[in-house]
Amino acid sequence: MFVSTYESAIDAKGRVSIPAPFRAALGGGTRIFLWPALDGSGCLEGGGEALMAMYRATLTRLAPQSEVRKALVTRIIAGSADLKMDETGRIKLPEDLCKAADLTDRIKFAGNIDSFQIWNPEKHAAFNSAMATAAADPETLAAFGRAYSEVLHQQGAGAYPAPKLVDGSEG
Amino acid sequence: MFVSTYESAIDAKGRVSIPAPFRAALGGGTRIFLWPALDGSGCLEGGGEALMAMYRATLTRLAPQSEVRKALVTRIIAGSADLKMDETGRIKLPEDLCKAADLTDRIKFAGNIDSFQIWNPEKHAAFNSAMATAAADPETLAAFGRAYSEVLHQQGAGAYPAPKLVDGSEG
DNA sequence: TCCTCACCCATGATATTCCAAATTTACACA
DNA sequence: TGTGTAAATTTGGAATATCATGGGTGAGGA
Repeated sequence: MFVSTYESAIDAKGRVSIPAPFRAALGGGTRIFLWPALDGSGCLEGGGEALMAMYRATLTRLAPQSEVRKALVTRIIAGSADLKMDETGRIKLPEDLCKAADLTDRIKFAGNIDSFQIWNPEKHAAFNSAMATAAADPETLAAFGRAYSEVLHQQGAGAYPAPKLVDGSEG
Repeated sequence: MFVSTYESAIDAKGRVSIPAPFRAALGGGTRIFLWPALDGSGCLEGGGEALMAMYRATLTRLAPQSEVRKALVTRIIAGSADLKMDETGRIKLPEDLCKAADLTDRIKFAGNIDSFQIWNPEKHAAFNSAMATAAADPETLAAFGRAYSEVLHQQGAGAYPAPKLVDGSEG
């Protein structure tokens, strides 16, 4: 799982070190896919072979020749760069993707569960504070609470040990 | 899998280099099939022997003499060029296909999972931005999210390890 | 005879690999 | 808690390999 946020620098050759924890999340694979985020947020999204295998399975499930599938295949499959890390864990960011996400010298890697994002630091800061506001919204918190309860319920009653309401011993 | 997009030039002899990653996706085969895309989008569609084998199996499943089968066989089987790469990974694009897809000097190879597309660069840019708009539509993103969840679910509960929120043994 | 095609080699540009230094982080010990 | 040592990671740069592309040659067909 891709967790946390890291900053990294683009060198003169356009190379970037993938943060070590993200390399671990890639499970030892050296192939990395990168594409502009679908929602137009201005960042890049990326992942390894496992993610792309999931996306392939997802896309081939959609009706062939449907507009939805064509759009997604074009953006995710045709629109992604197929990169390979070197032994020191670096990739070369393609020019067009740098331009698309406004990446110049420093970038932010942000974990996104199964994938990660690459941000221009200023854009990331703006995005971050917008998300902080959104997350504090009671509606958002309530939605999270409902989903969490569903997962708990789905996992069965054993997820939490039965509380001992009166218990003499504490240790 | 055919991923990403590459640009290539048609030389004076009508030859085109297949991008190296696509050659890898062809699995070492040197035979390439090309035909005008069925959906009338104006590009060519292509693949190797593996794809054609799949198409053969698919087409022979359809009822013989059915209009559907005749139409598809005519377009995909009869309508495709059967080309062979040279040792440097080039093919010669047939004149009629070039005319059909409006290919002149430069072309775009776009990955399409099991097949690839060949585009006139300007047409590709137009198609691409149309698809970007379509993909950013919340409806499309939602459809993708649903399909992704289904794939996750289909892979069983093991796709994510069940979290043990409270666990007696700790170390 | 001319043209096309398949096959060959050459070359510049690009990407990849390799090596090494600098920096950071982790760990052990005082 | 602070410090020294070791390991890992991030950088920078050079050597090497790969790739896209251009052109040449001869066989075979029109």
